[in-house]
Amino acid sequence: MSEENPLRDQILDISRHMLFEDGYTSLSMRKIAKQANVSATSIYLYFENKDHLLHTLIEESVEDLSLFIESKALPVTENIERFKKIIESYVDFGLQYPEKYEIIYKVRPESMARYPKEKFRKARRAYELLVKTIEDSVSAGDMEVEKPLVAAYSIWAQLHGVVSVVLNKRLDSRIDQKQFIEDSIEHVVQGFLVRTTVS
Amino acid sequence: MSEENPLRDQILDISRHMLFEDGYTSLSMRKIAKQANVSATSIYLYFENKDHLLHTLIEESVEDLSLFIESKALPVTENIERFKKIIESYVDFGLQYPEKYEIIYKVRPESMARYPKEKFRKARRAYELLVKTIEDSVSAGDMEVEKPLVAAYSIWAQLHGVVSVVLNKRLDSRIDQKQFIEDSIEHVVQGFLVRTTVS
Amino acid sequence: MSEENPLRDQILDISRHMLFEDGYTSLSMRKIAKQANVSATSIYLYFENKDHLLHTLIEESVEDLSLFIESKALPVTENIERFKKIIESYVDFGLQYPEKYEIIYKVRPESMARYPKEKFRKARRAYELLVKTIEDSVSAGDMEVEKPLVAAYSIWAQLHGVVSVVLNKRLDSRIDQKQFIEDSIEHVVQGFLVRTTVS
Amino acid sequence: MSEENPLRDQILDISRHMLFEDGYTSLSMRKIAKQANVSATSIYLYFENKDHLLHTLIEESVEDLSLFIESKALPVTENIERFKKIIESYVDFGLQYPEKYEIIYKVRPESMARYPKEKFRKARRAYELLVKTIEDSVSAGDMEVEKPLVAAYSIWAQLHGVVSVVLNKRLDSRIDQKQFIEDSIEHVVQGFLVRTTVS
DNA sequence: TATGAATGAGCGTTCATTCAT
DNA sequence: TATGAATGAACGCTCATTCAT
Repeated sequence: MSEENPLRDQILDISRHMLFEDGYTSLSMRKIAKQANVSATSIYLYFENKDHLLHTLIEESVEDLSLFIESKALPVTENIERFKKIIESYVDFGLQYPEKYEIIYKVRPESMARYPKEKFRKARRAYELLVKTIEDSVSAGDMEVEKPLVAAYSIWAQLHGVVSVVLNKRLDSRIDQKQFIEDSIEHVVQGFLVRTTVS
Repeated sequence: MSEENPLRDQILDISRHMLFEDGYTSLSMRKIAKQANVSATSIYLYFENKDHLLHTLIEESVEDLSLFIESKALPVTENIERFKKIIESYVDFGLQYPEKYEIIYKVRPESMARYPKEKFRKARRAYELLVKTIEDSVSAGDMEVEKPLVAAYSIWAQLHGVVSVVLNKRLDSRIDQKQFIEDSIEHVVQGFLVRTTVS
Repeated sequence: MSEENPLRDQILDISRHMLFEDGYTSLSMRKIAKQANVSATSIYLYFENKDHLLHTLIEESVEDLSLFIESKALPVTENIERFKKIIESYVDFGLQYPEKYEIIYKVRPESMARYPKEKFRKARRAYELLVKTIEDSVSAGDMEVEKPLVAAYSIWAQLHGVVSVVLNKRLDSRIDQKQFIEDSIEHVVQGFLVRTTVS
Repeated sequence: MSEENPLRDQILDISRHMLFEDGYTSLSMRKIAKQANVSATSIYLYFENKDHLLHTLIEESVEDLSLFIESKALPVTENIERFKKIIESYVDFGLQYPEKYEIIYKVRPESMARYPKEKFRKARRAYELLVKTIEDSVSAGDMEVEKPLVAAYSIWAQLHGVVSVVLNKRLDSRIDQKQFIEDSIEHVVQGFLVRTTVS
């Protein structure tokens, strides 16, 4: 996967940054090449075409997201704590690596229609971890959730909404960002621990 | 506002659809024209330029979303019920009018920089209703929320995440869409009613 | 020639002004129409097409130039004085009616290739007056010029160069415009009166 | 400056010719490309945009005019002779290289507004030589001119008028071109040598 | 491994003009 | 006398990509 080539990596870095800064529309092979101080042709030595470049970017971001969450959550063995850690680290990743985070969701659908479906499977590693953690919690009697699959996806979606709002700077100017994030996480988590807490 | 011109409306419809299907990047005046079976020049008889066309689309969608939510939620007078209705109708709008819903969020960075700021105010009408409803609920002792502003925004964000996942067809194939939506709404709502329920 | 129609005249005025201010390239039927507060189509009621409009403009300017010079020079009966008057009034016309003056020379060659040759004849009326005046002066022994035709044309050309420099604002900033004009006229005239003066 | 590229040179040649034949308005990147039998895109490999192409053309013409006059006039050391030589070579350049000559004056208002001011300085080299020559002549007592600056500019303007008439083929058909030029030069020169001649 | 030269397709936009009313 | 609707052609320019070296 990592072919250990400096120019290749530089192209990916530049592309990722340009994508984040100026959006998909302004991303062009020429501009990437210019910023990398190489000819546009050179990019084709490492990436078959623009689509492949983008797909590599997505793949890489998805992998990093999974690794990040795993590195934070796997060490935690207690069920509820791991559950919280996954949620927390998902948001953290989005805020710490906005360029990578955005790629996962932003590029669509102009080029994603051509993104090989099987790659999506891999993207689910972190999600599967969340599912498993919920299931474990339920098995251990730490949580009451009827459909872990659905719950996990719902959490995923809600977190994505929260992170997106922040990254897109759509937050109401009267709202403190840090508080918004904390409250939102709290809210998402609370929605699941409720009955447990009550009992 | 509605100048009652069939071609103008057709252009808006086609644009909205193309935007939804292929994304902002592949939206072109020429393609719109071709699909409307008119010359590209004709579009300029109804819209000053591409930006104006897009802004018209956004404005229209934003207005429709507000109207939709208001028409569903305003008739409901009980606080908590109205609160639920707003949430429910927001999601409903997204699912019933996906093309309009997506425009509100999708067009952004490229052309939105030029979208007149004052128009954004109008976009907040539904959001302000949510804030007010939460405040009313708190005043009436129906809900315990410290920061209604933050809460409303957080709900907004989470709902957007949920709707997005569905519209982008990113839902796990093992998950039933209807259930996902119901559970998600339930979850978002529940996160707020918790303490009330408990008491 | 003058069909006495106010809109027709307004179109000519606007065109003349736009031509002068922004050059031929920016002259468009649309813009003329917009400034006249009529539809673009309306222009075609008075002018067959853009070329005809331009040709009308040229014709009119040429006519005005002739009339202007004649009105100034014909009353003067003394040969040399009339000679000077023609020269002087040519320059005066250029400075007083720059918009009309420029049209005569500026529009070329993009649309002039299609300007009917016979119209050029009429343009020569003032020039023919100059030729005749020189010939009269020579006959009367007031001037010594071998080829009045050539002389007249040469004067014409030189004066045009002088007027052009001023109208195009190409004058060296260190040079006073009024002095430049006076000296230039003096110079052109002097070149012909020389031998007379000497004798 | 001369990067020795055949296509680049061909583009310049074609542009220069088209500019001369059809005027600035009808000069288009596409037409140039078509005539050079290359794609329009190719032009952009050698010129950043249309303005740059035009500016290159102007620069080149201005430089050539200066070089031409200098090469003819500098070898001549006697003041009056050099004075005549400058005038003569200016006209000669216009007649020998009409395409280059016209560019200097024709391109103007549309694109010249964006022509870098400092480049104009260089354009004055030949004019400054004329000024200096007049000054030298006056110092040496060979000529009586009160304002060399004004005189030089006036000569410049008159010569331009003469050359323009010829190049624009506006010459009266009854007039022999060669004689027109000779007489005009004679006339311009004579206007200045007058008092000298008389004394 | 890298490039320079070249291209066809497409973009948003403006234009002069036509036609039915 | 006047217009609104419509168009085909053209414009400057950018793009992803190819090919020979």
